[in-house]
Amino acid sequence: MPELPEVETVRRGLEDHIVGKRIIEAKAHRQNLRIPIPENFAARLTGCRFERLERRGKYILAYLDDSAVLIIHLGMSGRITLEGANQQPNRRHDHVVFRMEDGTVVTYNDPRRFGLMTLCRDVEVNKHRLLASMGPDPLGNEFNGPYLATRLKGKRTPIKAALLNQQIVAGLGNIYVCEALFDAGLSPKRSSHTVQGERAERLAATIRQVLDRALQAGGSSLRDYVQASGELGYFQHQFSVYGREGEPCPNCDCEFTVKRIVQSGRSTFYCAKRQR
DNA sequence: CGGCAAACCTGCGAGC
DNA sequence: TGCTCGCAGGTTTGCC
Repeated sequence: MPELPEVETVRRGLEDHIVGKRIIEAKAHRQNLRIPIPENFAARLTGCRFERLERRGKYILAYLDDSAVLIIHLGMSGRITLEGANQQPNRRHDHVVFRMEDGTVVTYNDPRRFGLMTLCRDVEVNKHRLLASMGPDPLGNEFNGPYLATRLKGKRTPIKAALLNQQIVAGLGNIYVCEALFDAGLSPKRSSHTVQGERAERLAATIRQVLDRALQAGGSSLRDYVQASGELGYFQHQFSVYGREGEPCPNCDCEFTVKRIVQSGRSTFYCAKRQR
């Protein structure tokens, strides 16, 4: 799925096409996503106008004009596309469809169903169980070297796992953690508590930088991800290590190649020479 | 609490 | 061609 750059790209694409518009028909073809779609979901949404779209970590929050918020997560394989977009041929996994007053059709498709859509009152968004304990956004002001150092202090878990923890920083996933650790020259196996001071400063700055670059490229398109418009992101061409097992390290002019290891069940790609 | 494996679910590519 | 296996961008749960 979509990590922060992909989710933000989708958010922006949707924003341009649905904010200020009313849903004239909502359909939920399936109830069992990661969490069940609420009772009367379609009825509650029909007639609502989208006021604004925000993002928290990997969640999209769509504020409606009846004081409700539509909370969306794309899981691993979720997409939201607009009618006319270059859609996947398989409509089998179109779980939720909105028809807007101007004819725009918004489709949520998710083969693996690790994603979700749910509703909550706008005044309760910050207390919602999915969002309450989320850490700061890596692109916001709260996230910086001192913050990161504080959160990593005393932690024995590998730095890779800490950065995947959405309670520490919200929005990173497997790809961008691998890329950021490469750029920062830090081993994914390094114990979190050793990332302090200048190292934490450098890592925070590097995370921000890699996400900014990915955002500029419209995110990364591997198997599933497309922008709302159906266009592909192209940051995948700029990966230094992710998915590049066995290839030469782009920064070591020696025989070192990118290694793949498994950490807590997930692939980690890194260069053992550059990253210490 | 910390750390890890497994579970959730479907699709796709590699290898036989 | 067709089967099986492994792997996939996330998150939660349950076990030691």
